[in-house]
Amino acid sequence: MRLATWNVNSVKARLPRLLEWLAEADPDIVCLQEIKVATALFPAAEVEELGYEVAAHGEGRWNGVALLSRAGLEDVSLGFPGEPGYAGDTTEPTLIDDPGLRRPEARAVGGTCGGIRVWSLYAPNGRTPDSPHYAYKLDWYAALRTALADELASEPQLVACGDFNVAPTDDDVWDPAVFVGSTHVTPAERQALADLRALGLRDVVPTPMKGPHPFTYWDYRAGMFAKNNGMRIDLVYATEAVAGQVRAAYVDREARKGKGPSDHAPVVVDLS
DNA sequence: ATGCCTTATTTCATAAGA
Repeated sequence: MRLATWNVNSVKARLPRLLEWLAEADPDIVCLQEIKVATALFPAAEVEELGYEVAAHGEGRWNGVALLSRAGLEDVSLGFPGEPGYAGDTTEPTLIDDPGLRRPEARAVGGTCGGIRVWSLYAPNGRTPDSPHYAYKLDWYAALRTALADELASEPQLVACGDFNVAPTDDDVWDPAVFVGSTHVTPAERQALADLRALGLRDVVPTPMKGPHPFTYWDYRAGMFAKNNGMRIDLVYATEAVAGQVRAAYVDREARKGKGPSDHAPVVVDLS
């Protein structure tokens, strides 16, 4: 069983590379993030042709997640219970007080694939530590923790995959000094990840394939990929029952090369 | 201090990404 997670940065712009990659890597379960299309416009037919069932949860210009499976796809959840929304209006400098009025975003899709509960997640960016978006990010993590805790009570085999938008340790960024005062490395964000792990989830750290750090994201600008100035923010958090079956895990850096790549590379996990 | 590059959109300019 091969499981993968990949922030494709627009499924429309990446479709040729996605289809090529699916055929080559041959994963059974795929979590996609930043599909950047409305649910109805997800290229389901092209993906289904490769043998996958599809659960897409999109909203248009931003965000959006999807779950592809050749191992069954049941009990699909678009979003999770208690998931907070965002004010989303740049003219609104603070979060709208009434959570019921906040705009929901497409950041989570869950499904049961061959007995494994799988989540494809795209955490809010946070922008800057003093931004309302950062508060939203922490709220979203708190709600995710509660929702996963509920599922874990009855789901021993669960894996939460995706773009977590947090580098778990200083080893997960190319130069910690560059990130002082930035999001993705703050103690509160790292604590949010630690709180997820405390539910009984293990960080399945992939093999880098090049260099000592298993980075999964490199900015498009300034030759960051060529310099291997990256971050590890795409994670696979698995229960012991799943993590114990991991035979291999790696970052597919090849998918970050060539013409028209995403700025993220897929993380691939092989389970026995 | 800022852009570097790429995306989609109320597009030839902007917002967002991390």
